Amino acid sequence: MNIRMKEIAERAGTTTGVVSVALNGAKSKTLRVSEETRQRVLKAAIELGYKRDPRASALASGRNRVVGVMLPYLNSFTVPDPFSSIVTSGIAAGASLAGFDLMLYTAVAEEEGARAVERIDRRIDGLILVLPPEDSPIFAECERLQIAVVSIMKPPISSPMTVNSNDYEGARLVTEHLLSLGHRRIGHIFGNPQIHTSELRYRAYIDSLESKGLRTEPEWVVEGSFHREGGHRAMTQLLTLPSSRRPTAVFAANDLSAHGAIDAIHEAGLRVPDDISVAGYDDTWYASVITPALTSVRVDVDKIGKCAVEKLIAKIEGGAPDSHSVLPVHLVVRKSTGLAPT
Amino acid sequence: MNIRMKEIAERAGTTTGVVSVALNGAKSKTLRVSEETRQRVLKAAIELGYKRDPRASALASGRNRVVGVMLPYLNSFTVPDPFSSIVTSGIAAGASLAGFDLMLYTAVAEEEGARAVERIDRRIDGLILVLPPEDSPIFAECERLQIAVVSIMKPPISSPMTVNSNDYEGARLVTEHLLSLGHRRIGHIFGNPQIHTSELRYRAYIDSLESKGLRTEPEWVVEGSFHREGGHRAMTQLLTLPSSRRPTAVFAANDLSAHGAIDAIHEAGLRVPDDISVAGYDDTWYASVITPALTSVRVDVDKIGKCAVEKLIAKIEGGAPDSHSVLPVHLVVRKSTGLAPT
DNA sequence: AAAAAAAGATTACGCGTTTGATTAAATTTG
DNA sequence: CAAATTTAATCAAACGCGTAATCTTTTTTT
Repeated sequence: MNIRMKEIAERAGTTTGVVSVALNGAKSKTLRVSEETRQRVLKAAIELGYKRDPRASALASGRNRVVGVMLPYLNSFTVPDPFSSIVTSGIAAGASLAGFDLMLYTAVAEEEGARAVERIDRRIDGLILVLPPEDSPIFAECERLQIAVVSIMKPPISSPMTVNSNDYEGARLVTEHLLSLGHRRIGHIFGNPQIHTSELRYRAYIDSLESKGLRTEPEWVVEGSFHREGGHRAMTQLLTLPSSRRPTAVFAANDLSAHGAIDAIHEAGLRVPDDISVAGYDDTWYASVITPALTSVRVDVDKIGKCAVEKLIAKIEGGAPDSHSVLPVHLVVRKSTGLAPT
Repeated sequence: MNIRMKEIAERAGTTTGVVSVALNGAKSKTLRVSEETRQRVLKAAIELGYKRDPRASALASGRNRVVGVMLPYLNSFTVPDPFSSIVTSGIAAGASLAGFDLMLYTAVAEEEGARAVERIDRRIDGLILVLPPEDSPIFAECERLQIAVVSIMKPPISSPMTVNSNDYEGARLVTEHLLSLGHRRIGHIFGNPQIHTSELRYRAYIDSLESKGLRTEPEWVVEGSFHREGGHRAMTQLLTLPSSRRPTAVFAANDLSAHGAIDAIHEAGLRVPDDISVAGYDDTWYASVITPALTSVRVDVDKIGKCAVEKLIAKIEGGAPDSHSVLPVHLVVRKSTGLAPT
C-alpha cells in the first residue's frame, strides 16, 4: 500500500541498495553512487512521494534515531513537577534539532523500578534519566541493551554520564545572600534524602555558615521532601521554636517547599519577608508566580535538558567519551527575602 | 549479540513461528500451539532472558503499540503551559496501562505545520493532537499513513475524533456565579481567536447575560490570548473605562490571563475581589498557587488525556467507531470572586 | 473410512541496509 | 603503449527479527 524503495529503484532504473545510499546516505563501505544517479533517485522519490519506513531502517542498521526520556514518579498529575516538564521541553527541542525523535517513559506508581526497565527496548538508542533513583536497575539494563545513558541530577558515580546544575555553588549563593541581609539564625528545609542534590545543598548551607564562624543548629534543619506539603510541615515545625531561638530566614531546598513554608508562615500570622525571609531553589517560573515572589537560584532547566540530549547524541553518533557536566547557576533576588528583623 | 527467537525455538525444540504465537499471541489464523509447548517456550524464553525486538515485530505485523502526542508550540519553555504537560501525563498513564509506549512530538517554532508533518511516521499507530491549529495538514497526512487521530480541544468537525471539556457549560457556570454575587457589569477577557474554545466560552458568557435580560457591552470584551501578558494588557484596557461604566467582575478565558488581569488590577491600586472580581478557567494547579487563589472552572485535564488515549487505543485495537467526547466541568469558587461592590 | 480439527514445520513476507561480486572506466607501471 | 592495478559504480543477495499464511502430519470425530 505504501511506496517502498523497490518502486523508487524500478522507476530510477536501479536497485534498492543504491536508493538506500542515495536517499539516506547509508553507511556502506563499498557501495558508491554517482551524482547523476543520486539525482535520478531523488527525483523518483519525490515524484512517488516516498517516505522511508523508520522501523525497517532501524532494524537493518541498528540505528533508531530515537532517544528516550524517563521521568520520575514525582511528575505525577496531581502535583505536576515543573522541573520535569521543562527539562523535557529542552530535551525535545535538542533532539528535534539533531533529527532525533523522542520516546517518553514515565514511571507510573505501580511499576517502579523493575517494571520501568521492562519498557525500555530496542526502539531507542539512548536514554535520559530525569532524577533517577540511586539504585535504579535501569543502568544495568541499558548496559546490556547497548543503550547510552545520561542522568540528570545524579551524583557523578555509578552513572557514566551526568548533567547537573552546580548545586553546591547555588546553595552557597543563597546562604551568603541571607547572611548579607544580616540574618544570623538561618534554617534549612531539607530536600529528599533519596536525591543526592539534597545533600549538596545542605552541605553548602552548613559550610557557608561555618566558614563565617557561625553556629549551626540541628533543630534548624527539617526535611521538606521537595514538595509543598513537606515545606509546610517543616516550617510549621520550625515555628514551634521560641521566637528567640527561631530562624529569621529559611533556605528551602526548592521552590515548592519554599512555597509551603510561606503558607505556614502566613498561617501563623507572620509576614514574609518582614518577620521571616524565605529563599527557594530552582527558580522555576513558579517562583515568580507566588506571592511574595520568591528569591531563588536560577537553574537553566531548559538548558539542562538540551545539554543532556546533546551529550547523549554525541555519544550515540560519534562515540564521544563519557563525561559529567555541571551547569552554572545564579541567584535571583525577589521579594521573599529582606533584612533581618532587629 | 542479542538473543533472538531462533535461539528460543532451538532450545524449546520448535520453530520461530510457534514461539511467536506462544510468546506474543501473534494473530495467526491457523497456527495453533498446545499448552505444553507454550509452557516449554515460556520457560526457554525466561531462561535465556529473551526480549523481543519491537521494531521487527512492528515491521512484520504492522502494529507498533506506540501512540504519539503532538504538543503545540504553546508548550514552550519560557512560558510552560501546564495544560499540555498535565494532558501528557494523563496520556502517558493511560497508554502505559494499555501497554502502549509514547512518542512525543513538539512543534518547535521553526518547524510548524508542514515540518511537523514530516516527523510523524510509521513508528506510531495513533496520534493525539493537543490543541492543534485549525488548518493543520496533519489530518491529511495521518489519513494517508493510516494513523488514527484524536484531537484534544478542537471543534468536532474536520477531525474524526475529539475530546473536549464542556466549555460552554463551564463558562455558563462562571458567568452565573458572578451574576449570583450581584455583579451586573461583567467583562470578558477573550482567549485566542485561533482556538475554537475561545469562541465557546465567549458565547456562553454572552448567552448567560442575555438570557437574564442584561446588557452586554462590546467594550467589555478584550482579547487576552490565553497568556499572562495578554490578560494584563486586556485588563489594563478595561481599567481605562470610567469607573461607572467599568465591569465589576471579569471572566478571563483561562487561568493565565486571569493572573495577568489580577496583576493589572493590583498595579492600578485596586483590590481583588473587593473592587473587581476575577474568575479564570481550567483550574490548573496554577489557580491555587497565585494570590488571591483563583475562582476557576475545573477541567479534569488529566482525565482528558486519559480519555483521549483510551479512545485512540480502542480505535487502533478494536476499530471502535469515531466519536466525540465532552467531559464534564465544575466550578471551583476561591478567593478571587466576591460580592459586587455597592 | 472419510472428514475435520489440532499442532507444528516451512516458508514467504515486511522494508531498508550492507556486504560481496561484477563490470567498466581511469590510472599507474614496466 | 600495452599490461597490470585501482577506483568508481552498480547489481544481486544476505541480513535484521519477528509474523502470518500455507502446507504436513497426526489425532479425533462421525
